[in-house]
Amino acid sequence: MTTRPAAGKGGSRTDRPKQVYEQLRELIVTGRLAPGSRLVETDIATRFAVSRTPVRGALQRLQQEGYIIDSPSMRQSRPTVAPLTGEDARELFGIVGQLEALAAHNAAELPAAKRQALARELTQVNNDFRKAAQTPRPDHNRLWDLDERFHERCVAVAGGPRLQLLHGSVKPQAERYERLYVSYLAGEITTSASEHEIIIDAIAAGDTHGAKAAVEQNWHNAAERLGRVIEQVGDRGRW
Amino acid sequence: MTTRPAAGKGGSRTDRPKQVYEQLRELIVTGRLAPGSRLVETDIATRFAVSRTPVRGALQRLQQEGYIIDSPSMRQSRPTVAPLTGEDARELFGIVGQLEALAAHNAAELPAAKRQALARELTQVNNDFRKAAQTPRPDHNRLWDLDERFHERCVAVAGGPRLQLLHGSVKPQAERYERLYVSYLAGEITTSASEHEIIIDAIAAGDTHGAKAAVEQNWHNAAERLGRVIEQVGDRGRW
DNA sequence: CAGCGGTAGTTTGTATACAAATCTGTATCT
DNA sequence: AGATACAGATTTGTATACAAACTACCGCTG
Repeated sequence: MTTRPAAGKGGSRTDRPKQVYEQLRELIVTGRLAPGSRLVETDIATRFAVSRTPVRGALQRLQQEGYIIDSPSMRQSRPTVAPLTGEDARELFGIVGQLEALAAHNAAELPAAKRQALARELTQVNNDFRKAAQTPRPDHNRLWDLDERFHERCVAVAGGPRLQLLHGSVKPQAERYERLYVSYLAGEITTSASEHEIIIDAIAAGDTHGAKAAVEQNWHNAAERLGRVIEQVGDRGRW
Repeated sequence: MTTRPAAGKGGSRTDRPKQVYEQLRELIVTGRLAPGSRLVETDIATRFAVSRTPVRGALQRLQQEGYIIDSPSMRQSRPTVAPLTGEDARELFGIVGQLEALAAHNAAELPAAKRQALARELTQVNNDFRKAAQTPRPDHNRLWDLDERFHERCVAVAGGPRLQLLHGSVKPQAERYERLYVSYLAGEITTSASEHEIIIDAIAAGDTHGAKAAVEQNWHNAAERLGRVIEQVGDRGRW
């Protein structure tokens, strides 16, 4: 059969590789596809009711973005879900920090009107963030979502096409670790919120170097806190 | 025919997508595939004597890395070679600068013995660089190669797997612009060499912040110089 | 019982056939 | 003459068939 198998609902007919990619990424990020798992093209193709061709595209993208790695085999690639380690977390957070620091730098260079608008927007998100953290039993998904939005706004407003593309590729990988972060470090969320305020002030004041440094510091601190937790809990998928 | 068409020489049988990728990238970087050109899967497949399958993999990678972009069409992707613009150059150099700055920061954190070894290595490369620049008619390829090696060493020594992967993806794109740089700005090469020395000294001294700042400055200056040249010469592939 | 070779099964790599979508050029109608 | 609709050609998206390579298991031999 060469007809479209997954044409059940409306939007299904376009960008099937993208859909497969997004669903697989979701499975990996949420941990339902455990670190170390093998990914077999035919299995995935069957599971999503498509052929191997779009699956191959999705896997290639996931691999290039670092979600899956090649298990050591002679020539053929044997893709497996990448492990979670403290060291990797520190490195990844450092990279994301550098990229977002560049965005913050640019944000502080914007004309004053736009800067102020961005600052107001960020303040509101951050206030919600702080409030959500102080409720008795915080909703982890909501916390993650608010933190995500805070960081994403700077890049969206002040980043060029390349920075947005790259950030869009790298940042989601941090989500695997950030989910641990909000779970185990709920108590330190208010620290993050305070660091965010420093960033906002620097952007509002047009202090490019201050904004850049504050973002770097924010990610550096997060990496340290998270690295310690992961090494306590033990790496996942490392054997 | 389902036999291997390109099995002429020894290493040809593995990683055909990689070979196609590398050859196409070479064509783009050297400008023999002009910005704005359309890339047609079947043409490329014929030209390299492979089927569309490995070609598709290569194109997907090139697209994700930013060498080719989708021309605005409704659903189907119409890949074209990405244009060269001054704005893009500035953004790209800023990103590469951030990544290499992170590597330099880490390099300055290394144990003293390794730091010194790296510094010595860099000094030698940089001296060759300076010397090559001062000859009456400098060899552009050699200049580019030496500059490349200087920057690459830091990342190789002090970067983790992720940073190396990302740098390996992003850096080669700058080559399209760097080739313009050494062509039009041969006179300012000695400035670059001096900036390199500042970086080396900071790494040797273990000055993490100094090393980071020096690398950022080096790329920022290069971006400015190059941006001006490109805007003089005119963007390529923008219409 | 340990080591070794071979064979069957699994999985990826490649090629190709077919379908859907877009683009181009022409002919016709107003 | 200009605009539009239709037909053919191009080109990408998808599915599938086949071949090579790696894995694992089993029986054999020393």
